[in-house]
Amino acid sequence: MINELKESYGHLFEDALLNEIVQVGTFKEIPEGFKMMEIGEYVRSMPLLISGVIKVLREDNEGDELLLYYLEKGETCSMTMTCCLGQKQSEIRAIAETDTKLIMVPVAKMEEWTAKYKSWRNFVFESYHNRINELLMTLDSIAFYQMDERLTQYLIEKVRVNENDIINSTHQEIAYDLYTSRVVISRLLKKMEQLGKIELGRNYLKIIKL
Amino acid sequence: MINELKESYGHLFEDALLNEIVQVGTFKEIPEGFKMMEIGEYVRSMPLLISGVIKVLREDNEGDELLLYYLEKGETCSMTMTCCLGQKQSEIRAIAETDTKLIMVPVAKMEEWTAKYKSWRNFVFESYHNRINELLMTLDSIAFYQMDERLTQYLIEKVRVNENDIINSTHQEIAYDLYTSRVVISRLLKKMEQLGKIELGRNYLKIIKL
DNA sequence: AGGACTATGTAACCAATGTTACCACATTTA
DNA sequence: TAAATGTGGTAACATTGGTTACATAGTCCT
Repeated sequence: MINELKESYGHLFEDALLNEIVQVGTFKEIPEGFKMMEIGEYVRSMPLLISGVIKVLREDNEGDELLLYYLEKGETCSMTMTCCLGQKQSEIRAIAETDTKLIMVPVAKMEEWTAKYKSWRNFVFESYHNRINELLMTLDSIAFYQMDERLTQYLIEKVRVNENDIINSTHQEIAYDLYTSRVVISRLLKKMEQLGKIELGRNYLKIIKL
Repeated sequence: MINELKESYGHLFEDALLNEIVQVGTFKEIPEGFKMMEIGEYVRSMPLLISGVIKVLREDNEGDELLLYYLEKGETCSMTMTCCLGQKQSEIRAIAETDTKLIMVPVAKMEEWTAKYKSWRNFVFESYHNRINELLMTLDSIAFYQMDERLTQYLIEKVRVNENDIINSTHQEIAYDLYTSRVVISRLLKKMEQLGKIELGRNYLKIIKL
């Protein structure tokens, strides 16, 4: 665990903090598709991502979802932090997008480290900043862009986080993430295929040039 | 200044911190409509709101705006915090919705207080939590609701922060905040008037029952 | 009063996208 | 193998909301 921790967080945290994390943290491996947090749940520990990608979703009244952003290596769930400290319920759902390795740190330590380690404070503030910026970008894309551009942005981001030009999703799954219907996505994807931007197949699509 | 500070923050901060704030902070009064922060600017101090309301806006590529949320008494701009600490540019615009009183605190102190005062840490985390939740609610309303519901929510919120059932805005101004056109707003307001929910006049509208 | 400007009302039209329906084909299951 | 299920293609249609255009009326200025 110590090696994996150092690889992802060694440049962020001083040795004393790294050691504390190793002592109190729990290493976990999470399979793709595993639901790591549910809306309304209380959370008692905070994840530090070592590898893999977690997708964070928001839900409407009918239970339909909207993708907010992805969490990656070296990041943490800012929402968790305040949920833990303030004893509040989660506002979002988190699902492992890929197989994921992470270290769970008990809440109690967070408050202590914030007082004790400058590097931890920087990490926490940086996390909040990044998360807020991701939320703003998601908001931009919904408020300011039309579905074709949102879809393109989505595909680019998906390729980036999965490090793979082939996306193994059905049109229905993409539609869920973008909070629209399968028919709309099929329509737009077909248009993109005709423009030579992607290649379509059953249960996959390949990015050619976006 | 000490009295006004205590009234808004006395229940949040211990006396030692309140005294420090008085020593290093600058009291400011801002008139309605004053632009307090612009996108792309760097910020060197952080506002603690004593009274009044600040509206926070996001902008698209063409310069059109979208209202994100209002900041009120006892709150602060979370974005400012990380912008200050990380030397980053502002992602948002902030404009005084009403006449506003606030205390500006130099950046350097923030880092110090985060280590030193538990109440300051709580305040900072609480602020982030609130701001993220406001962003999520804004995102919900754009992603999940249609314009008529967004307008109703907007009017309710506007009445709440201004503590006044009469809203002195033109249809055009409302349209800007909701990132739509004047015609659309006029159309919807007229419908609401016909349903007896509001009363319309030139440069104002009165909420009857939403 | 007359003219300029601003705010609002409204119709007609258009574009984006959501909805419904149905078909073809692939995959899985009985 | 037959049936059921999952996936994608496509047409037709409905709805929301954005756009253009123009009329009416209040306000301000001279």
